[in-house]
Amino acid sequence: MKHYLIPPDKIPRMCESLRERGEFAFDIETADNGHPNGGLDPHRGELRLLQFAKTPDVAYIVDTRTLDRPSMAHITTLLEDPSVEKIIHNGKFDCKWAMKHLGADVRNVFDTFIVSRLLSRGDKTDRHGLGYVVERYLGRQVDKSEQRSDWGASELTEKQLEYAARDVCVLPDLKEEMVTQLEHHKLMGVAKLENDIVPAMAALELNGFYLNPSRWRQQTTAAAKKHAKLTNELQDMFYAGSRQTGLFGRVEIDLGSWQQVSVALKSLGVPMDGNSTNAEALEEFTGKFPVVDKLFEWREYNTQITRYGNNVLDLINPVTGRIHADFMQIEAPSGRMGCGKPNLQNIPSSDEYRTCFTAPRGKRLVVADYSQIELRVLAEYSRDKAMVKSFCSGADYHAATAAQVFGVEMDEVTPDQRSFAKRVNFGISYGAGPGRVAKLTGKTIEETEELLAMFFAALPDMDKYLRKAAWTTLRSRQSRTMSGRIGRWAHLDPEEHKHSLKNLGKNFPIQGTAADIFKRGLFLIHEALRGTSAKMVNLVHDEYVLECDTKDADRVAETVTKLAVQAGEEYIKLVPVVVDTKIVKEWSKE
DNA sequence: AGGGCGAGCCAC
DNA sequence: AAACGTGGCTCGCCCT
Repeated sequence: MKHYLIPPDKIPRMCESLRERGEFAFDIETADNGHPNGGLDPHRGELRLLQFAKTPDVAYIVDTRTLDRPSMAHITTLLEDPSVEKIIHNGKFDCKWAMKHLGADVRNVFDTFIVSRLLSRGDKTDRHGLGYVVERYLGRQVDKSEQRSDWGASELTEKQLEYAARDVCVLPDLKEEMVTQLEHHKLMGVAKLENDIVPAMAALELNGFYLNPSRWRQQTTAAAKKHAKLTNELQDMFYAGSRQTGLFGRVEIDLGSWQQVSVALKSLGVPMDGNSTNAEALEEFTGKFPVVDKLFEWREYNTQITRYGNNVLDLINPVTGRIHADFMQIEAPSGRMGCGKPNLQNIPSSDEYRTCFTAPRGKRLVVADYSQIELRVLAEYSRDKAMVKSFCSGADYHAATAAQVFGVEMDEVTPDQRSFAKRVNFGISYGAGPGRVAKLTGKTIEETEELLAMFFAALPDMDKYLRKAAWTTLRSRQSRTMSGRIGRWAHLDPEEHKHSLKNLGKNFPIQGTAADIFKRGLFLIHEALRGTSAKMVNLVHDEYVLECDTKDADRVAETVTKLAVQAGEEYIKLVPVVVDTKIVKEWSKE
């Protein structure tokens, strides 16, 4: 394998050559620029090397320190050219740096990291680092020892250049083998869906979400005060109730320890079944035992300060002043995304927290979310006439369902009937049974069984579809979404895990197809808004959050709504796809 | 000391 | 007998 360091005057020729086969492999090396972990943060680190490979035997290497403006523009144009495919391993990383340091919003990516996750079809034991993937698909070993070497050195060593070349040269072969396997498993369609959004995921992370730190701090301080007061009061209650007076004065229990809390509650006479102290187990004692009410209150504030306190503030990037969370494009086997550091997908929905995330001065947030997307997917799969009718009527779906179930007119539906329908509608695609629904609705099991029978009788095709989905998955231990994404549970014994498999069979296609739609929408939106003031700043399963100049907000909202609906309509034909969009200064639920 | 695990709880 | 799907984070507890 040869490698050439390309000087600026040879870059046009290099770019020309890289276009010849319609695809090339791309990789980068970064330096920390004197910041701890700066080599992972495009806002602080230095983009040092660009590596290109058209074939497995030759790598072109560009040292960005030698780049001038015209040669950089050549590379940017090439990276943005949709007619040339870039094979990258974990393209989210490279695209972020290309965007920040070269101004390139990369197009047409084949991401061997993402494709590896797809080919694993939900097997969480598979690892997807380049070394593992090359070993798994090509049976070759890769030496990663230079990965953490000093890429900020003024003179890079021959060893470093060789490493950089090897990393990029393995990718064309890897892609070829992966395409064979994608075709074999009929995963080419979903591979395109996923590869398309890699640059959008990069942009999302690079942009970050603005969090108002003083407002957040204020919120945390208020919670800490209440927490301290409640801690005292709770300790008093537990102490007063304990028979042991204690030779050494008051013995405090650790309120965060469920074992200790369990013992303490029992000593106060709370007739608990087992040792569980979770909300569900203690719910029946609220209003009867003041200590239980107090405990719930304490936990609320405890969660607020431990989970959402300073930990989130510590994650504000010192350069941008924003939160650049870590989004994982394929985290759940269903295709749903994951997010961490911090998890922007489970910020409490109450206004106290959400409204701390704001649009900076002169900007607005455009928040668009799919309405009832999973139920619409279920309607599409099942072709259930009653479901389709309810959705097509455009009326309140839960009320419309209740009307069908209870055989009354829409305006005769009681709040109780609507509430029951709503609970069942939410639980249905998860496979919730009578026991769970009874708990949710506060009715008896017998009553719930009767109502559920009415529910399924009113929606017979939905019932039929869910049963079929459950049984086929139990038999095959595999399921697909509409895009063709595969989930498989070969490790689950069908006898032992019968119930889980059946519920997975019901839920996987629904949750997964909703994720397919969401990802397709993300791609369309990213493409349509490239070069505008609009930037994606958060994604929460069925909600897009964008930030844009105030003057552009109306147009951005219109575009996002149109394209999100369009994405939904590529999959859902029988019922309308509805996206609710609002323009706000602060993030909020309503 | 640090890893693994489960409880508990936040989101959709 | 009953059985609610997908995640992440922080804590206490238990182990090595």
